[in-house]
Amino acid sequence: MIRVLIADDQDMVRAGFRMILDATEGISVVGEADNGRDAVTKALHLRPDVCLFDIRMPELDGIEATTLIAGPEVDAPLNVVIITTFDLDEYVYGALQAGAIGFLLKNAGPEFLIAAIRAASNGESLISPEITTRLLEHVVVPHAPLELGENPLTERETEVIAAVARGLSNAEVAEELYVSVSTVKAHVASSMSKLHARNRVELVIWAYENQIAG
Amino acid sequence: MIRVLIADDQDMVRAGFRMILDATEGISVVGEADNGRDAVTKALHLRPDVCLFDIRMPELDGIEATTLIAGPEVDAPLNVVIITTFDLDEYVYGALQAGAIGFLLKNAGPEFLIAAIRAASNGESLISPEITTRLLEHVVVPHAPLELGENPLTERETEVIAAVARGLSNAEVAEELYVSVSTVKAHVASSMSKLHARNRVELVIWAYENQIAG
DNA sequence: CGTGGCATTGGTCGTTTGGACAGTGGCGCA
DNA sequence: TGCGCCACTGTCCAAACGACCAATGCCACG
Repeated sequence: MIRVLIADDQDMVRAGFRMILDATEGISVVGEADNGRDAVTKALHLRPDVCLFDIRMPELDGIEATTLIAGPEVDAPLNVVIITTFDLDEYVYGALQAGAIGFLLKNAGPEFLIAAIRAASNGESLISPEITTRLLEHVVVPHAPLELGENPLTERETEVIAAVARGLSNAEVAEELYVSVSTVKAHVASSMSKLHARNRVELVIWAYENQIAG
Repeated sequence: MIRVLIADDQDMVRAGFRMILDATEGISVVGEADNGRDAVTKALHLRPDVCLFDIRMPELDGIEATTLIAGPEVDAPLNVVIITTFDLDEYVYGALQAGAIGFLLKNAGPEFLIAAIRAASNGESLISPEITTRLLEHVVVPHAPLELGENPLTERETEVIAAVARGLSNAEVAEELYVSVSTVKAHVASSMSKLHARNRVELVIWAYENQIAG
């Protein structure tokens, strides 16, 4: 049985969610909150399998509340699904950075709500398709970069340097691009040579000043 | 009515998908292919609203086929949903780069299949939760922990980080500020701790984004 | 006067980096 | 067909980095 905590400042909305979830096999609502502070308190006390938080709430908004119970500083993070009416990029990015595992728009049907909660209880992420589309644009490598002041690097080198400029270690870059650490080192070394950079920080500076990063 | 093309080298699997989809209101299967080359031909000819491709296929695999009808070079890309048994990172990343809009594992229930096809027909992305979780780690984690705004560093630390952000090594910073290398390392370490930076590159990023450098 | 924050210095130790060299395979171009 | 560029992989090794621990002196604040 998946135990869910609902937090939303509107009584009707909470009632609707509870209705849907309690009617679903394998899911039960174990608590409700109508503001962020109460949501955090109840979450820490009840330790539900999944927290369903609205973004717009008094006291603390859903994202701040999420940070407190699922953020990077937290020891035993809870699974939080954020649900909101508004499809704003800041919300999405903020929620994910705060540690949310799911992100739903309220206009997604109840099947999505249920699927997202089931996924979240397994530590998996279901995100509304409208939003996923935009997120993917950030994932997939932006090809055809801009040529300000002529970029002497090859396409692959540019990709590697962009990753380096995000603060990743060689090992992390290797993992992200599915190549060996040796390859990453080769690209980094070749880039340093071409750009007359003495260390990776100078590469990052170059990346920032040539819009590869920043 | 959403028109779907199915491509999978196993007859039974194709039949199963057709069964599910044809039984669904608003969706009809307009074609089938049992290899990648045929899939591409039929896709270009039929121009379905959504293409449902397996990855493992003879002639051309699903990812190569996707590149040909939805890749970055293509004029009027089609919506492709990739479906596979194997949850491999290379597949996911490759498929998305190839231009796929959705990515499903075959063990996701039929509701997911239908939802993914509906989403794809609107140009939106539904991705299996197992996969989304890992994708998010690649996308969102990077500079989540960096504290933005308000400079929590002491005056001296700020000086050191500014020098670091100019590409100087610890030894060079030490020379420039007339202190020992140990001191520089101490300041750097303390700054990293305060800003939750994992290495000096993340310090440089922070410096750039907070006008200490740039 | 004690406490705490800051700047400074020292050393050890394991990890990461960067340099040098060597080799594979693919692709385009002469 | 051969040459060169690119992507990729590897090894060896030295230098740099970053974590951890320990210590001193200064100064402000209660």
